[in-house]
Amino acid sequence: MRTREGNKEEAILRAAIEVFAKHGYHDAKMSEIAEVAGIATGSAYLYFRNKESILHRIFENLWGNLHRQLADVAARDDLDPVEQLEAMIDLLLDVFAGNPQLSSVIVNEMNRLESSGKGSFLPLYEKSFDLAEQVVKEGITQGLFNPNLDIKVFRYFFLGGLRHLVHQWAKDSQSLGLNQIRQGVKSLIKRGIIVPETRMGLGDRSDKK
Amino acid sequence: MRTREGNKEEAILRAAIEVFAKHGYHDAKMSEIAEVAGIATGSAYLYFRNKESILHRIFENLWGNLHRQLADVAARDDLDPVEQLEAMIDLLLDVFAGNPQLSSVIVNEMNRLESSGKGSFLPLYEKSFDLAEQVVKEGITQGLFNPNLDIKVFRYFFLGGLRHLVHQWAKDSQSLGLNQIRQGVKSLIKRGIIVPETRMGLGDRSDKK
Amino acid sequence: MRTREGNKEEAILRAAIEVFAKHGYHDAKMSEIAEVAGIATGSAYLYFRNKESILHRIFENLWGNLHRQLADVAARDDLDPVEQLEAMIDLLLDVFAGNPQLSSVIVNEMNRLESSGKGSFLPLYEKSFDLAEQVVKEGITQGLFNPNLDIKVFRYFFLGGLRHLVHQWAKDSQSLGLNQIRQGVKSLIKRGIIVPETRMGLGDRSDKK
Amino acid sequence: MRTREGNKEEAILRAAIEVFAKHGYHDAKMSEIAEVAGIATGSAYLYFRNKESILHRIFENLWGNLHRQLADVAARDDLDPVEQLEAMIDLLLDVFAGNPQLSSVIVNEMNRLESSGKGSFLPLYEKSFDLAEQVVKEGITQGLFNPNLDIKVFRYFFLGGLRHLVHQWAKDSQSLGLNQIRQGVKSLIKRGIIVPETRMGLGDRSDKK
DNA sequence: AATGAATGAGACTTCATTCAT
DNA sequence: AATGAATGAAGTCTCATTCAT
Repeated sequence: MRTREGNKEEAILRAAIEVFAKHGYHDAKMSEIAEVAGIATGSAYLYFRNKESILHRIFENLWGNLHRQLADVAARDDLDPVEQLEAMIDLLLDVFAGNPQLSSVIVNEMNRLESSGKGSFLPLYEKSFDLAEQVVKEGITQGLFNPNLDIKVFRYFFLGGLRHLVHQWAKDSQSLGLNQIRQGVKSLIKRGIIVPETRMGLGDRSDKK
Repeated sequence: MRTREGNKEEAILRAAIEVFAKHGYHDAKMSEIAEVAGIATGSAYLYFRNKESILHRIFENLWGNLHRQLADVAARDDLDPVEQLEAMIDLLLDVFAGNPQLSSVIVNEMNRLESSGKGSFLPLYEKSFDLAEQVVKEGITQGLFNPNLDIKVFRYFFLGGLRHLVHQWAKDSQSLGLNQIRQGVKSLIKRGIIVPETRMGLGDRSDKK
Repeated sequence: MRTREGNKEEAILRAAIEVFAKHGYHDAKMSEIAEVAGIATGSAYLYFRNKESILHRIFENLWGNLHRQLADVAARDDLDPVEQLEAMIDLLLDVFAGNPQLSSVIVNEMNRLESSGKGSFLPLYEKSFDLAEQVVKEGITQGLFNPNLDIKVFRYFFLGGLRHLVHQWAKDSQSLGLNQIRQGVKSLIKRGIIVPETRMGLGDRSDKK
Repeated sequence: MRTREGNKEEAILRAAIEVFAKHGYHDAKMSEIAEVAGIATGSAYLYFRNKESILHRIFENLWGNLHRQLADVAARDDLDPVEQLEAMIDLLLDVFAGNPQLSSVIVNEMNRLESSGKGSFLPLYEKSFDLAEQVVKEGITQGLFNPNLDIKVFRYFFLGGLRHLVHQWAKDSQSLGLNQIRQGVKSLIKRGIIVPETRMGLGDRSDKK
């Protein structure tokens, strides 16, 4: 028999990420994915039921890893909530840092997959952000985070902001570096953008509106 | 006044927003758009060159309006940068508030269009955020905003965060209200999430990294 | 608009019968059916959901007609059961006589459709033969038909026999004429094949087995 | 003795009959046949040139056996034509009785194979029915069978009728027993369905038409 | 001989766009 | 301008057959 030389499944996933990133999921052709993977078109179907399941697998792999690592961070006793949140930011950025094309695919197709409700990765995705939410809640309890923080708004704002930054970086990693993002985001989250002296007053005014 | 034609074009755009929001651009059928618009399939092509140009027109209309209004805010002498930024946030949220389906379309298709580089609205889009950037820069100059702020990171983080919040709101406006978003975002931007007392120390530590 | 010139649906059905007869349902290509019908391949799908539904429509049309006519015969008071049965045989043969290709399709695909259980024509098909069964039963009651007749066996034997004859005729109408079939079947049904004098004895012997 | 090879070939044929019966020839997959046969997909091609040749072999085996046995019956001096015909009917039914799935395959695919003209079994198939025809002719000569019998019509009617009965039995052997078929067919052939007293008159009338 | 992964031709079907009326 | 039937290009997926091991 012809044995599997190399890991075809892995090769298909790599190729799919490349092609999805280049054309977007809908305009990506199975024949091109197969070509990039170095196999015949039909062979892709030995490893994946159909085109959609390739996309799903990409997300499953990503969120499977990410959730595991985020859970590790959330479980660490040696870090306070602030440090845990920073570690989570680093984690997310590190994952994307290694693969700009993957970042593009994730960012571009996430919304549609989320809305479709399909994809076995969705529970892990939700749980990942639940973990972050827990950290924030714990931070509030410990008096480290702003007690008036709207956790829901923060969650979505934070996720969307990070995602868009990664997207920009994936498009042009020259003009926007990952470490720049890393520092900037941490600073934004912690301080906001207003200088300390001014902030209290402004905050009050804003709250009164 | 070309009332009839104007109305049809408007009807097609409205219908397209509805159908794009429901199925996504790729899975939206011209025949369904025409049906919703109350015209024959072929008639849509009297008003738009093709399917893609309908999408482009939607974006052009949105960013045309938005840019004009943002420019107005940027031009106001009676507001300081902090107030201008708040006004811009309100503006963005107000636009989306009136049309959740439009919000869905914008959020879901923006990335792809941006990456494709096509679309005459892109310059307006860029300029819109340049305006916001100017306000922030001015705020820094006036000593109102954090001088260490990474404007680029802030720009993308802020846009992405807002977008994702709107997206969530468009999906389920019950569990996440627009005013909640409005307050939450302003608070986040201004304060970050760390309580004042704690922040300085943490901020220092973080900055030293 | 481009109006329907001629009856495209009818043309497709005619073409499908021709192509199904030539290659069999499975090896018939939609592109060839469309070509024979004088339309573009995609146009066939304006009239039929898919390939299978074309086949179903052919059967529906046939059995719809046939059932209606058989019901008319069954309702006639001026004919005794023997004459009704003969009229039914004539009916079946007349339908096929006009269209050998239709006969081929019916004969070749009937079994598979029947087994699949799909096809809205199946109830009519069953009812058609119920009608014939009623005639036979009435014949027995009136003492015209052999009271020992196994109606179920007769029903399937008769149908299968007629079908196969039609099939042979469809393949080669030269060497086996429809009128020949007509007479032969009627004679077979009425007399069997054994000469009268001999029959009683043989029949007895057979019955005793 | 090539036991291993012989067994595999046999296993493939058995498996093919099972799978052909379940899905029909066209929808039967070589991989499923191989799986049922307990071999690898590719191994099937060591024993059969392709899928079609498996079907052909099934028919060759059947008609080879059948023809040999029918020839034996035809050669028996101790039976008169009536008895020979009955024996032939028993023979056909006995073959099918042992294997409903084989019956299904034969009944469903026979027409197509016959029409295609391919298959080395076709001569044997023809000869088998020539044998039956000879018996009938001999019966006529001896004055046992109806001299006006249209042999050709009888041949196809008889074959088709028997085939359809077997098909029904293969689908549902509960509601239609083989012995019921056996008796019913013999009775039909010999007597027809009209009662003796009535028949002469009706027959005359019919013949005059 | 046996394997079963790999191949790739080919068909169905969809739908943006065209065009005769 | 309006229609909507007609077009036909193109992509996904299947599966009989091959072939390297």
